[in-house]
Amino acid sequence: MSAVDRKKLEETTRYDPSEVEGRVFAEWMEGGYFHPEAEGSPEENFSVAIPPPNVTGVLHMGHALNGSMQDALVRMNRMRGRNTLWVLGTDHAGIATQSVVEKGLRAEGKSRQDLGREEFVRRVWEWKEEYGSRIVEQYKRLGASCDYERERFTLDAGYVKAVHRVFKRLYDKGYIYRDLYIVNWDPGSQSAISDLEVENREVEDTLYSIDYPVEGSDRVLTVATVRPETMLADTAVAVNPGDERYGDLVGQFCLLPLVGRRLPIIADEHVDPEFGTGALKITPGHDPNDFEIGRKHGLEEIVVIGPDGRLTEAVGDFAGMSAAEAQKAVVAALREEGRLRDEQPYAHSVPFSHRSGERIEPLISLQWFCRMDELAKPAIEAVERDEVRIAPAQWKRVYLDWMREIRPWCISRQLWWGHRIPVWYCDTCEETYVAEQAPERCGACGGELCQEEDVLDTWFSSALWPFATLGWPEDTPELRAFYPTSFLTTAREILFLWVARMVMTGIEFAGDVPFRDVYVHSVIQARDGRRMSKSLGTGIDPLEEIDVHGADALRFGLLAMSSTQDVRFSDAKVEQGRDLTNKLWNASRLILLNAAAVEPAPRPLHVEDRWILSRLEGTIASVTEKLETYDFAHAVQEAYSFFWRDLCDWYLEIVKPRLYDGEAEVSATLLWTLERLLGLLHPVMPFVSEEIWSFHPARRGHLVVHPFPQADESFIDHSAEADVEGGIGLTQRLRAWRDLVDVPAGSILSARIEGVDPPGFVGRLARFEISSDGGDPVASIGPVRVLASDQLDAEAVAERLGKRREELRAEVERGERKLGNAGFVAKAPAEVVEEERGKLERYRAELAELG
RNA sequence: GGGCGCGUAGCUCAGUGGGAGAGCGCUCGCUUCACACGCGAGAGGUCGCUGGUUCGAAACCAGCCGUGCCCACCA
Repeated sequence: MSAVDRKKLEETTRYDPSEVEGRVFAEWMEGGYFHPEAEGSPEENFSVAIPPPNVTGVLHMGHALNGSMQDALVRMNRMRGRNTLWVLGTDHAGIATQSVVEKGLRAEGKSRQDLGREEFVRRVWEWKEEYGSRIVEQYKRLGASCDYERERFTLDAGYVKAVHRVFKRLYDKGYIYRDLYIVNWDPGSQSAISDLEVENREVEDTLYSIDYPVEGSDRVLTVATVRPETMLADTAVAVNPGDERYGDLVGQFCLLPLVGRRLPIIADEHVDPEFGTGALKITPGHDPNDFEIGRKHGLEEIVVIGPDGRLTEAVGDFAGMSAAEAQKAVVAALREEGRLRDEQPYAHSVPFSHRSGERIEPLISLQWFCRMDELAKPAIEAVERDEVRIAPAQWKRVYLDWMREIRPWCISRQLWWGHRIPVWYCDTCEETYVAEQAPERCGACGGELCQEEDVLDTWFSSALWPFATLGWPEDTPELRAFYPTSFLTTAREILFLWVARMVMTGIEFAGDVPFRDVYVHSVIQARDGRRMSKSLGTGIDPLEEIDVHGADALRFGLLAMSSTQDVRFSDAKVEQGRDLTNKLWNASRLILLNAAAVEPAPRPLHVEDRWILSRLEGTIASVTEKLETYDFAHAVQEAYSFFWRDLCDWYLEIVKPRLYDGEAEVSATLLWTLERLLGLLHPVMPFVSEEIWSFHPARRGHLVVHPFPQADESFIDHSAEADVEGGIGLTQRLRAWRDLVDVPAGSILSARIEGVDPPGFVGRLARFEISSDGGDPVASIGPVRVLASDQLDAEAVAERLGKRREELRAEVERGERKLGNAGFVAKAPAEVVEEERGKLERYRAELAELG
């Protein structure tokens, strides 16, 4: 070790991540370790496509958790020598990005319409160039070992090509079509959105009952609605076909109040006779159910609410009002006409836009759709046959249930930012062109062509992520080397939105599933159990955690928190990680500063050496297995406990005298153990492990590409483990005894051993001078006979002895009761009964010894 | 309405058939030459409730209570 390094180690008694992390990351980047050549086959390589964060995004706790998991597995596989690629990139995020830029424009007093489409899109690109790499930089802070040289964007040139190819092929197959259909209209973003972008919220509304007079009779049909303003677009009233109250009315007509339109009275199974009066007003233009019923019965589709959420010219007096204003006006008018029979408070769930938060306005409009049933079939089979494995297991069923019920996907959005749909219409004739490249002129009439105004749903392009990022549709070396990717970790909220669609497009276009394994991780909630969200102000900023405690601490904490069930964010776990980095640093200082100049090697001289080597290999095997099965929480807990308890609390304390003596064997063993431990921890705590490694005498290159330790079972030594664990247990009993009889902490007591010799460290660690002196012992703890001394208070010792007797009597009684149970002895497994007998014997022996 | 979870120490969570665990917090004692982000020793739990299965249940089954999430077109 250089003098400079030694000085640094000697002086730095506290690990400071802020001093280390930036420097170490720069070394990794400089080494090019994250940038693999496109060689080898997907089977032998290891690759992961990051769930692309929104280009407008800032790193949140979900990214941090997901990133920590992916990086752990990516780093482990890279260390194993596999050609490893972690693809990084961002999503253009249509609505989110457009909104950000529009907000900026509004501050200048402008709208996107003022700029025009071309200029507006140019402005968004400008914004992207300036701010779009923010989240990428934040992934670096986390330590994510992505290939930053292959960064992709869902709107970059190659990606556009992939999107156009997919659109064209789906269109040619007849899956993509244009239709006048009822959609979820989001007045906030002024666009249609898909079913998956709608969230239902519980809302307090008023349920109005309105009388519709039956034509040519004095009967009325009373219908109930929470949206009276939509009555203006009613085109029928429906009753259940089995409803005897109305059987005679089916085929007759009602008169729509306020408007006077004749509404056919129809029969439809959908109507629940139990609800209200059993009569349902039908508004195909503004209600998805009514729309279906309307199409079934060939009803007229009237639209009275426009895309701006205001009543249209079609409704005279109410035109121009917002839906809410129209509701008041319609109710007032109905009341005046005496048609309003009842109003009741009514709680029900109502669709809201997940994007803008505004209440969805269902309305009929001309949109592009994609039929999903044919695409879903192979994607269902792939999961059924475990060609894509979904874990934990319950999500497999959730995926399959949803896929089997899949409905057409509305893929067009009335936005400017996104993949503009590659469809051209002829100005002069009726011709429509779908193409990957813009056609020059109309082939039929030679007329000018204009492109479809709408853009594609952002998820349409995200669905191609695993192969489009590797260069598809070109046959690239990257695609050949890294597709399919190895696994995907994701939050369950995008299982349908993203994961399922990637499986479908992967099979259809890239000829194979996009990944072999999907791990659905838990959600980290806010400290109070609410959702972490920006709007609620409940978010916890991972970057702040990194600033304060370091990236390793956050990574450790998040992995330790993670679980199959949702958990609350735990500051304590991050602090535990922080303490761990510091402890690692200090234990390493102890080892490195005192090591004799030797090569790391297992050189067991004593039972404790065999014990620590056995524990080390056992830990490596177990932690590795847990990482491979996505059991991150137990993996990190186990590594933690091996290091803290076994290595620091016991082994280092046991061997300190040998280490200070300059014993070569113990130095070799410690350097060996440290090397393997750093390798094991590196996937979870890359910075601190790399930094410590830089001081290790065996270092030849960076830890990031150092071989990952592979468990060597030949070191497993059950007898050494049993002996040392026995010694540890005895040491703890002796210490506890000392504490209970109130001897000063630093004092050395005298004792002699009777019976089986415990491991040699017991006396020193428990502060007992072991001799062969005779004399009457004042107390017996296992084989240790404590000898009388001035420092011992006879009364306290006697009291302690009495307590121990009580404990033992209770134990003996418990054992006797259990073994006296004929059923237990007869039916329990033999080894369980044997164990019980052994324990009872030991307790009886100790009790007899105490008298 | 359907589906999936969860209820274990003061807090956050492990534990899925053989004597209740971790981290934090708390109490007591330690300026022990790696670390006070430390060391040693403790206290603290009718494992939501009721019934059942079993020699044995925190764990398996049923019901109930509480709580969270996802899906769903009852106005």
